[in-house]
Amino acid sequence: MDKHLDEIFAALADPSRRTILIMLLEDDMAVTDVAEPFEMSLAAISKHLGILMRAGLISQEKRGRVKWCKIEPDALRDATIWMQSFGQFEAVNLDAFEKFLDQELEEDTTETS
Amino acid sequence: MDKHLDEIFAALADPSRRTILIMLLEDDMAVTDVAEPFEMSLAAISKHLGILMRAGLISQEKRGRVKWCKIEPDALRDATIWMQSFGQFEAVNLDAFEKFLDQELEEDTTETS
DNA sequence: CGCATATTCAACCAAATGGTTGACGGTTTG
DNA sequence: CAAACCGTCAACCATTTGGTTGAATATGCG
Repeated sequence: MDKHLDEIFAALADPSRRTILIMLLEDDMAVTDVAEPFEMSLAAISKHLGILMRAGLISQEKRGRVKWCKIEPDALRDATIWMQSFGQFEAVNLDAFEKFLDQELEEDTTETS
Repeated sequence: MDKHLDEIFAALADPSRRTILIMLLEDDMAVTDVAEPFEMSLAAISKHLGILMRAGLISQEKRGRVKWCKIEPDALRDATIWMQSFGQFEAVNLDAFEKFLDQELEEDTTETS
């Protein structure tokens, strides 16, 4: 569950991948069309899409010889919640966040990344 | 401004660093104390703190021989906004987001990471 | 002053990342 | 069938990342 956060944040850390997500917000796209505006090889884009896939940020469906890429906005929920918690902590939402916090600390402090 | 997002998301992609942020939510801490629960060298933690610093997620202030680490929750705002935009897009908030979107596309598509 | 404490620096290492190219396997079309 | 197209795979490469250790630099304390 936290491995998942690793993958999501890592996926978002690359500007090309964020751009791809923004492009996909407008409409589903084929891999080749995603690659078109970028100055990099199709294979590179294919890799980026794989990373976005594994992070759950997009899904891919092959129809004929074309593979369609579709954004999965729900995948951002975990990460958004994690991040918002910081802002909310300064406000009032302590109770729910305390639980979240304890749980996180328990899970993570022992992992050495 | 988008380089900044790179750094923030990259900083958040490491579980040790997320744990450090969570720890700092409770209180400001000295570097040594941050390092204590982790099974890794002080130098490693020092590096992690440097990364969190450069991402703007924490600040550090040296008092005496102790360097105090303080969380900077505001730094998450940009990233939170970026992420929330995806969720909100599915809802109604199109107008403001369209602008954000166009601007992002213009800036990013030409950068090759 | 001399020693302990707090933190960083430098050099090093293994593994991961982001890119390339060329070959390959499906699918569609002429 | 053959040619073109879509996308991935494999091998390779340079750079970055996350860690180590040992020395160096402040600072505080008896």
